[in-house]
Amino acid sequence: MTDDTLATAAPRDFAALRALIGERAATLPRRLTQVATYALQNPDEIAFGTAASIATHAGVQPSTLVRFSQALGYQGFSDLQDVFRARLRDKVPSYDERLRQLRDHGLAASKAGLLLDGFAEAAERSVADFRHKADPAALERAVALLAGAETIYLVGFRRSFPVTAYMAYAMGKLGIRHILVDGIAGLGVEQTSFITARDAMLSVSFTPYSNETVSLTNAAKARGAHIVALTDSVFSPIAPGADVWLEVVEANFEGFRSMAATLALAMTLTVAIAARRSEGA
Amino acid sequence: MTDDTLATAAPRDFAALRALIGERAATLPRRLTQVATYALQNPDEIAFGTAASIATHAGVQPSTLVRFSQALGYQGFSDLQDVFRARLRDKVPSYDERLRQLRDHGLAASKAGLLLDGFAEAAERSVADFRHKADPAALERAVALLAGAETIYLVGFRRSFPVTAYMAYAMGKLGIRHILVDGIAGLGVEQTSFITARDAMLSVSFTPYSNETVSLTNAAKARGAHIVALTDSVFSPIAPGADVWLEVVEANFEGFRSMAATLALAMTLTVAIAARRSEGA
DNA sequence: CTGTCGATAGAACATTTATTCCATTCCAGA
DNA sequence: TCTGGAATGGAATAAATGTTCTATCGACAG
Repeated sequence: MTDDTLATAAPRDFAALRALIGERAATLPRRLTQVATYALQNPDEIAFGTAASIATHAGVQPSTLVRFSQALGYQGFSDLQDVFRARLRDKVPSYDERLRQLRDHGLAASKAGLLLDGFAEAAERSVADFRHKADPAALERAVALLAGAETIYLVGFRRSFPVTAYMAYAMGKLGIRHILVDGIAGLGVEQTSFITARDAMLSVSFTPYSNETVSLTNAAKARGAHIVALTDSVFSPIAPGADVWLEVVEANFEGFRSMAATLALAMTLTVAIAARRSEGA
Repeated sequence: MTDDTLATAAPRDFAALRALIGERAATLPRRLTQVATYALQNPDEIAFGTAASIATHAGVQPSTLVRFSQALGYQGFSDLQDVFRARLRDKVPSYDERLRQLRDHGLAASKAGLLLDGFAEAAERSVADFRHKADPAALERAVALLAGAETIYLVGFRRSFPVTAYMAYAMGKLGIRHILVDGIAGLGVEQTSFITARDAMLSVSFTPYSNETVSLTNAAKARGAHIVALTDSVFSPIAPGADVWLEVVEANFEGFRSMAATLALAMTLTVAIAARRSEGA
């Protein structure tokens, strides 16, 4: 309370830290200014390096880094480093962290608003990440394969069902023949039993992988149908057997994964199939 | 030279490592498979954590991490960790650099890539907009109302069905009593016929508003149930009669509206209801 | 010129770290 | 059921890390 450095809470997010360094840099001692400059110019080095290695590169002593961190209100160098690391993480700050951050800044906000903010951020990150991690070649192959199918079987249960449900709706509007395998009344097997080699199946599955999706996919493959898998890791049981597999990794907030990237991909596939077919015709 | 693990040079880039883990995972011992799965699902943890902390989270011994690394041809855990870190170094969070990387990756080269880019941008815009325009007070009221309900009826057809389907899934996991009105076999009316004044209905509807949603909502209101409407404009026929109504305007691309913001809101509502109920208990 | 106070360097320290090693467990094949 | 070899858990270890402490340096006022 009586100490300036303690009264000013150290920022926990990178943007605020950068602003703080910027405004304090001028008033800091020589060596600390040197550290400040280096930190802003090589944030990755701060995130990954050790105090010793960073000190060497910045031309100062390790102890200077500690003093720099403390001058900004952090407990030590490691504490400051956490902020630089958080910047590179996929992880969306948890509800608790947001709450704490809000208290520090003295902003009053509703609890639901905090949750919304978290989910919104998870969605934005998911989409942004997917945007440049996506493999255009695989996407193109998936579209070609599905566009060539007579009937497209859409399979996805639990968390994945909204995705296939949406595609079924959109395909209906676009005149793409499809069957939404909804497993209603336990009839998943019956719904797919007439699939042929001229058809294709789009299987959507994320951890924990639903057994039913796996078995339906394998059965379809055994009947000669082509398989496009939409999943979240190489370990997905539907990935290895698929003709094409597309990876989507969603960010999560409070343990709930976003669906934004998956749905953007679903829309892309659907519209791309329609576009390709109309070209051919 | 004579040793298999040494003959196979360990990959130095993340993509190759991921592929290697994927193909080797099946033949690896149990604990090593466990590490493999964890590593691919939590790459950030591997990048930043210490052997001890990662081991704890993955449920194995630190030594297992070293063994895992060596099994893949690395010298030790630190060696493997470098690859995970390199992945984050390449990743650029700044928006300008993201934009540049997009061009470099040539995602826009393929047709499907072009579509994906459009849908991704629509999703990002929707979420960002909604984040700023959302009304926390209305959100809070909606949560209070739904949390107080005995059973929550989820109504949404056509484009809105994926939203209610997702909420039904999430509510199931969170132990929130609900009924997903799916209108299957035309039984929408029957599904909602037992709704009482102690229950609430969440109606999701966007232009063009489905008649069925409107009539089900009105019927529920007539029976004394509380209504929360999730819709896209004041002109929505379900908005005026609702106790609370939440507005979500999605951006669209090629005439297809994003669902990212709506889903983020759906997740928020669901989790907020669960949170509020656990507080009360 | 001198005394004072903050800044700095660098050594010393206590942790924490990744790794190694060995005893135990598990499992397949005889 | 027994046996051999791999897989595993967990303690031991040596290296490294971040932090603290103290002597020294440098600037500046008196």
